[in-house]
Amino acid sequence: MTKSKAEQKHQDSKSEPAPTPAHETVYRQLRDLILFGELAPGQPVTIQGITAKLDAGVTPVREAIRRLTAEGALEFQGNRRVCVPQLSVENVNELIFVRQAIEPQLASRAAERANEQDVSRLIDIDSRLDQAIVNGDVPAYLELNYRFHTAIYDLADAPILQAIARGLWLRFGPSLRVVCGRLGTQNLPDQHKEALNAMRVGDAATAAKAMRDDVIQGMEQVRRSIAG
Amino acid sequence: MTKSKAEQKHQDSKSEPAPTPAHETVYRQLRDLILFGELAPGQPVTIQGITAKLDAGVTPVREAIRRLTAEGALEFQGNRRVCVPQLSVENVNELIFVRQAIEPQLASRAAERANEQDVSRLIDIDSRLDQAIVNGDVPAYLELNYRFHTAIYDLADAPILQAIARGLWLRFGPSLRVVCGRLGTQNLPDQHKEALNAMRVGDAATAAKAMRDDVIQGMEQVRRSIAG
DNA sequence: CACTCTGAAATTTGATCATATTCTTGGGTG
DNA sequence: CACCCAAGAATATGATCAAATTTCAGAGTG
Repeated sequence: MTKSKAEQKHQDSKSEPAPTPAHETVYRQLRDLILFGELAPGQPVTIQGITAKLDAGVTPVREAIRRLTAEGALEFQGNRRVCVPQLSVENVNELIFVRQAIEPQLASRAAERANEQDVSRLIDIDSRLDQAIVNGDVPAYLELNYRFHTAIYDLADAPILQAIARGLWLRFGPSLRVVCGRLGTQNLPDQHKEALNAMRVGDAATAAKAMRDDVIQGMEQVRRSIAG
Repeated sequence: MTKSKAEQKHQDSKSEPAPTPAHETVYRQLRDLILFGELAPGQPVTIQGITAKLDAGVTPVREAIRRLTAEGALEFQGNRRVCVPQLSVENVNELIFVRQAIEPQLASRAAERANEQDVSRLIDIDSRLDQAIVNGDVPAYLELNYRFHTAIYDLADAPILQAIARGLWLRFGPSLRVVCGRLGTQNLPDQHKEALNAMRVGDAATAAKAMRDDVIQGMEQVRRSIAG
């Protein structure tokens, strides 16, 4: 309590409520652009293009691109250019393997730790997700599906597993968007209800199985789309 | 063939054969410092300290630190400082879970793809590894063990699995070094021989099992060291 | 005469550095 | 003990240099 004096003084004298560094905000904006935005697989990403689009300096953009490249969301295009990666069928198989290994574990741990309020929040996200499917609102579907899964990661209390799972999402996010853009939100079944029921009663094994089915179901959609 | 005239002229006039960017070399040096060098868990990493140690500019160092932070090799220490993470027992349990899920798969794929020459190279690394153990040469052991595993990753032809496995190594590398620095190279059994025999005959399942045992054995060492 | 292919200038983009600004921290003072 | 101030460290900007792609003109060919 007492150590916040300095902050308060600064905020009083300068009224700056923005302690978040520029490279962090640029990173989030660029990440969301990759996950939900207009950056499609194969599309080149230039520093100057991003500085213009996000109205940011060169350095923060460079650092955000480095970070996303390290996470697999972008890839080096041979000679110092970067672009959004295009997944091969083999890549999708790898992603399926890792996701079905990791996400059930995250769901299991989340089921053991979630209280009623946590589950209510998940149900709220899921109901809005269903609404987006009914409305055919692809962008809302993509974001809410992402938020549903990452909310479970948050509950699992497993920072390393969470970091890996979020990294995977950055890899298949653009392709998932392409799939939904092509097929719409129809034929997008999920196992969210089963997972939520299991989590409400703390049934970790069933939650894990539901998550596994959900992951495989969703990734199969991506694989089919890429295969032809 | 003909379009390389411009390159040739440039190389003639300036004779610069260094196409590797500075941030890339700094990244590798800093990564090796984390994996094999003097950067221990909990140790703070400052930009200016690295620029002085590696005789590099500020910008390349910044980018290397960003990249390593994204990979989990470094972590933000609250207010814009970074340090080498200190693993908790829970962290180690997560690492064990992911490694035992992923590395057997990499070994299995490597066993299916490796030819005689590939296996010879692995045997060469492993024999030098044994030599380092006999000699009690901890730095050589650490580097050769790393090279043994990453050489298998290379053979697996699975870029995403490989990226994740290498990222995990960056997380437990410093702690592994602490363990070996405390216990020496005695009592460091591994399953490398079993894995190599299986790979020579293309027995993917046995290679996977050997790798799984090897990973669990090594990580248990780390867990015990941290727990007590 | 149209077409293509070559080769080099021009533009675009990335990499690096020097510098200014802002923030954190540790020590000194009322 | 609280407050303030100075030193040090990180962030961010803009300029400068290097590299690569693109464009375009002209010669050679069918």
